[in-house]
Amino acid sequence: ATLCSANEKARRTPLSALHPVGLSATLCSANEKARPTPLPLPVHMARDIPEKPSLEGLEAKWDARWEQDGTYRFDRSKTRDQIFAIDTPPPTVSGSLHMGSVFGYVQTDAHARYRRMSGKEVFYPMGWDDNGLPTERRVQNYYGVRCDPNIAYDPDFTPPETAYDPPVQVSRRNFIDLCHVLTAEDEKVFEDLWRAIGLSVDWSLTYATIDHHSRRISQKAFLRNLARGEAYSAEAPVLWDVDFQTAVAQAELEDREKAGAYYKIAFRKADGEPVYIDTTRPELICSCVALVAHPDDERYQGLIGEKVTSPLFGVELPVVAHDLADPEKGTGIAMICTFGDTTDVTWWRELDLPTRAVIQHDGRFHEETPEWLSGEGADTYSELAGLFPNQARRKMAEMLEEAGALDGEPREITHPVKFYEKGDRPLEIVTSRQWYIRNGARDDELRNDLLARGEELHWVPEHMGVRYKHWVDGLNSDWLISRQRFFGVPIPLWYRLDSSGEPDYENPLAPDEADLPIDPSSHVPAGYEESQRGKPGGFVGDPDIMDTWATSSLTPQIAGHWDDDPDLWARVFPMDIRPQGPDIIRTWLFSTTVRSHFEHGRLPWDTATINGWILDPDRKKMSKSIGNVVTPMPFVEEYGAEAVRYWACKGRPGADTAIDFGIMKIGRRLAIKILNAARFALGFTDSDVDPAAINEDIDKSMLAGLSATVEEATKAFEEYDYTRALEAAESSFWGWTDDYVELVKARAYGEGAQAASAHAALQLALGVYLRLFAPFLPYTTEEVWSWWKEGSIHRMPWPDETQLATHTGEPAVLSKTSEVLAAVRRTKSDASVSMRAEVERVSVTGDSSDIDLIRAAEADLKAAARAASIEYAEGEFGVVAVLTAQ
RNA sequence: GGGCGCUUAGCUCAGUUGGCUAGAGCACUGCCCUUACAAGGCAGGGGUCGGCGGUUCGAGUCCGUCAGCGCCCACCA
Repeated sequence: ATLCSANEKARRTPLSALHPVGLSATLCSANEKARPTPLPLPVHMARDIPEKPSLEGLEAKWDARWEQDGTYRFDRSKTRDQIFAIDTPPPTVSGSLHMGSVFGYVQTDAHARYRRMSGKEVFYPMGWDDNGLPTERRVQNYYGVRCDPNIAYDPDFTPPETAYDPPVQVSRRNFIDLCHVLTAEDEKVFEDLWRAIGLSVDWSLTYATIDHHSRRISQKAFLRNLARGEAYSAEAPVLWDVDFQTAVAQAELEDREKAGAYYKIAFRKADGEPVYIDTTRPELICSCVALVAHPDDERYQGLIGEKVTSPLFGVELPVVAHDLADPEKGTGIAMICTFGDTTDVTWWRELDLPTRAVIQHDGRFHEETPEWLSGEGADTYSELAGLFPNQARRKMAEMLEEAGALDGEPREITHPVKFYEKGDRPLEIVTSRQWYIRNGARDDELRNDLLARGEELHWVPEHMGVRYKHWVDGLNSDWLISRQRFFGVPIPLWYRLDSSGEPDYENPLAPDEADLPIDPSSHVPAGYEESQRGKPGGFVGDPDIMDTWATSSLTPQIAGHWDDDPDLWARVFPMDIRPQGPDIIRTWLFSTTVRSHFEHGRLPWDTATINGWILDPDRKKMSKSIGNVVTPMPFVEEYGAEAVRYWACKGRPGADTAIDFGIMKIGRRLAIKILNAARFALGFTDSDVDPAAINEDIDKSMLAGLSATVEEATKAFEEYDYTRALEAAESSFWGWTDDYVELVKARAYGEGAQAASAHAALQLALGVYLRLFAPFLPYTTEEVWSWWKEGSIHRMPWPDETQLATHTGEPAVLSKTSEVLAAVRRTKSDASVSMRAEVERVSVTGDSSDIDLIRAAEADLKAAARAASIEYAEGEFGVVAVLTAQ
């Protein structure tokens, strides 16, 4: 009754308790004591095979050994056609570890291991993405500091032990130092996990997106984009996060459903007649520049071209017509503000309307009264000055109510509001100067070229390509790459200041490529002195940094050393695969395609392998906001790396997969089974047996089946379907242990040519199975290999079914004999007797070909069934076993 | 509003050009300490393939339609 009860409990433990402590209740501890000591094999055990093989400690042992031996070290003497290059996703190191951090990476690793065994030299680097806002935010929270660019550098600064509230203000340079300290720690945590789960990356190739080399490539690529006209700066309305106080790009937006309300507000015609509009943002009436209706809307046709006056502010406004005005929405006529939403931007641009901005970069309403307001309007505005939009909205609603300009009660609604994906408050739209890289949003020819690149790319699974197409089709603005932040790759430009101190943005000063990377805030453009910084007639550095994707879109160039190692670059580019998650097709995959298209005129890789989502055990998507993120290390420690890898590889390409402890347990069981089966197969001789000794029909039959398995697994891997490759090996292997091994066991314990045939067949098959499993279970297979062979299994050739061909025979001998054995087992099971129970007689009826197959394995069958005799008769296939009376 | 994916046993999932009686593992039930493995083995029960309609000699598979779930995109008035 106590069997596995501890295990059962662990399985039912709620997620919230799944911490190292919660899991540490030893699995199956009750069983530990009751287990009898294993009997030693009766034959010579000259090989170093443990009596009780175990998975414990294999990860640490082999990770150290692989590192020492350079097992996965990239051999750059190989040529492009001999190399398989992987554009590994650099994880955001400031992000938390979760099961997704192992899922996709293990799947890619399994494929990498297959390619390495099948003869390719695998270029498999790891990178760390430590740029950008996530790191900044993490540093702020971790150390309790805020960056203030106006503070001087303090060389003796040490971060506070605990985070203070309010935060400590530090200089930009001190802040960046802290970023480096923290990312180094974060990288270590990720590396420990990757090593624990056995990723076969070459750690000597590791890069970080903030390191010297990456900054150099990032700036070089940008300057080349600039020189070719693919990058440009413009003063324009941008989506703006008021907390981070930076512009954000279209790709970083997400909609969130927020509660809001429609306010029905009266504007007045010259004759005093009201014109009602519906708005969710009444606080922006002061920035209204026009009302807009659809040109075909009969209700408002007479109003087009007329003037109306805004309530409380008394501003006279034109009524204009535009197709985007939706007669079905609200009252059918809307106010255009600068800017309440992206439609406003479109109207403003296309209808050439004035700009009346009231929201500042910090999200508050300007303190000063705008120039277009006067008299009562100015008084009204003074009530809003300095407020945040949500505060201003409440104030405005009160004032409208009092003024009788509000028609009825506000109608509460829920509507989608645009947020920066990492932000906490709705985005505002402000006008500012930013850098962009063209992406086809405003250029049909480029858009079509990029769509064609998407068609060219081999997508796994295929339907993921649709997401790329939709994204490119739906682009409505160029790629905004500048960010008003501190930690990242600086935009490598300066601007001349004219005699009045105004920057000349149209003709930026660029550094020489040879001087990269540079920081324009501390380096000086050619022909200038530091003393001229900020002075009229002098220069000023661009204060911004680049978006994290502006650098990570260059991972092939960074990892392949595009700029400083043309020999390596020629060997690895274009790369073979880009493995990544589906959520970053619109960002990482697309931006990498754009950069490669511009710089190299081609795709950066042949194939994109897109993994699925990780769902929690209740099949909900894991996210930090729900609080169901599961960290992987406890699973690795408790179930073992092989178990976690097995689970990850059971998730099919692109398929969403739930965390499933049951599947991890099966993986662990498989690994243990392999150890034990290997112990049996290798236990008969202390030297290899020549495969030429294989002459028994059933041995040859087994090898024929194995050959088919190899073929199937290979085909699956070639189609990037690691799951099918695993399942092929797995189902074949269980059949092998359950039937073939049982059938030949007695013969194997004997002597002479017949025993030698079994020994040779067992060894040959084991060698094949180990290699079929090596991509999935690298530790177990390496362990067994080390009992037996020299060198790492992970550098051994992938099994080739044609090499088995000389030893194969009729596959049906084994399958038919197994059917008979199963029938005998059923008889024993029905009789509730041991499988060792003696059988007086087995009667087999079948057609002559069936009988011939079984006769070919009769001796093994009799031994395995413990049958005294086997009789045959012609007829429909059937088996009757008569148990010996006790 | 548009798009993509999913729906097969209690659970997690296979089922590749339509073809014998729909499979696996887990879970469940029974039996078995068997000289690789009791952290194991052997055997068994369990499904009208989300609903409806159509094509076909034949549909889990193809077509249409509806429903539910998940994800992505969309101009927030």
